[in-house]
Amino acid sequence: MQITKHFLSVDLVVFGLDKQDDLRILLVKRALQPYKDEWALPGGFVRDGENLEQAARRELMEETGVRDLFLEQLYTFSTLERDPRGQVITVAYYGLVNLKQHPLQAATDAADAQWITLGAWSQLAFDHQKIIDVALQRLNSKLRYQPIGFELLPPKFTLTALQNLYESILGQNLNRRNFRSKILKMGILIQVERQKDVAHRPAFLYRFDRERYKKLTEKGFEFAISVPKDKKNEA
Amino acid sequence: MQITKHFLSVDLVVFGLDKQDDLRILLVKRALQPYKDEWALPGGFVRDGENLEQAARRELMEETGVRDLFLEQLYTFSTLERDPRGQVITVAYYGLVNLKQHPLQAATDAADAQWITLGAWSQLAFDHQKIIDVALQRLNSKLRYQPIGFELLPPKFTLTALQNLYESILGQNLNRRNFRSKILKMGILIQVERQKDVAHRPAFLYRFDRERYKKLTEKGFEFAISVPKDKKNEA
DNA sequence: TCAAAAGTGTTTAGTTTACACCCATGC
DNA sequence: GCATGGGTGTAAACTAAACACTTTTGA
Repeated sequence: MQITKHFLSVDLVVFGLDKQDDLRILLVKRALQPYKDEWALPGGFVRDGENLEQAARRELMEETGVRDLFLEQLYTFSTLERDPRGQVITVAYYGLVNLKQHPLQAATDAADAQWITLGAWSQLAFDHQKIIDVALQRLNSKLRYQPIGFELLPPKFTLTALQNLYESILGQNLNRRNFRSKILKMGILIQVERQKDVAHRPAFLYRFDRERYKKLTEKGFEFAISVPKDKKNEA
Repeated sequence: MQITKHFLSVDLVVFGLDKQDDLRILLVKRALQPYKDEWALPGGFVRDGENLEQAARRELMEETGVRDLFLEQLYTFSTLERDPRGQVITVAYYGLVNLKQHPLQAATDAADAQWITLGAWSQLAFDHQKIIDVALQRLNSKLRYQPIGFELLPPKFTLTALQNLYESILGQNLNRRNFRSKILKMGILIQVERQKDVAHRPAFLYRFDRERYKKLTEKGFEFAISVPKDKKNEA
């Protein structure tokens, strides 16, 4: 039997939070056919001699300038018709960055790279909308059971910023006092200093204590943010 | 730039429970080089014109005779050295079956297919041990948050069988009364009839009510089996 | 009548939820 | 002094955990 080879690409769904704590996704405008001039996820073909994660990081760097970020494999999409050029199997990754600390610089491959607010696009190339849907679902459920939200924040952050992040992504309001006491009781945050120059009582800044978290998980600790059951449809 | 194509395979980690409620994995003895005569996961190269899940089901059928099973994508492995023949990227799937209802019939590709108890092998071909490790982790966490355990049982089962399954896979004993009341309170099991011809008080048989579960999840219900925190190391 | 597994109720501890007021700062 | 967001305690409701004895059947 003849063993056939396949076109293999990677695509990246990179999330960031803007100043209004709205979720944005890093998109690029395609410079080439097919789907020329349409918005698409950063990504491209896997080269010989690199593994998938290397390919993903390389493509992201080339097309947007974003590097050194939290990145995890999402899912591998193989629908036959997903690319008009023929069967292209794509391994999707999702990434999380602190938007301010990852400046964009669109390069050769893509004409333009931008952080675009969720839903603020009309149509995307290929099946990229589908990929984003899967990534959003994954982000949603991961956020509740693993401390990955911190990846979207600067190293030092206020509890309010953290709560806003959760509310924005989970799509529902959380009670302030409950959220604060729950997350503080976990013992994975370190209070570092106070805010300065804000026109209200300055908040404490915290940083996520990765080491402590690792130790706690070894002892059976499980990170979890519970969301009230009834109000799944609130803002 | 030259776009290169890649070798793409699928591999399957199919779980079943034996009569002692021990977890087994479906392995095949390789008929061809490399790793000839060693145990390996069922799997093989993806063909033109089929998607990944089709390839997975086809290979499983060809090599073991097992078909019509619960199957989900696990992870895509791309380590450069994972195949001595050169870079082969493999998309792993994991499956769950009721062992008795899925008879084996090894065919052309694999010399032999067998259900082998966890850890009862010494060495596996390629990086298949690694793939199994990832599948086990996934099974563990999925079992707690999604009602996939039923896939390992016959359509009608006793609560004790269900509990044994959980204890076996989670690696820890659960309190019988708490387990029963919790799972019954969910309202996703239908009592159907009683056991017969057993040398003890006959138990009720139940079946999993998929429709009801679907409806409940739409209303915000979340399946969860909690495990006592302290005793993570019990049998 | 014995062995073997099925079945069941209640109390306690812990967690989650809901709720309202005062505090510190810049302008 | 006012607007803005920061910070806190407690009671009620719910859920999880721990626990031992009786029932039903076949052999």
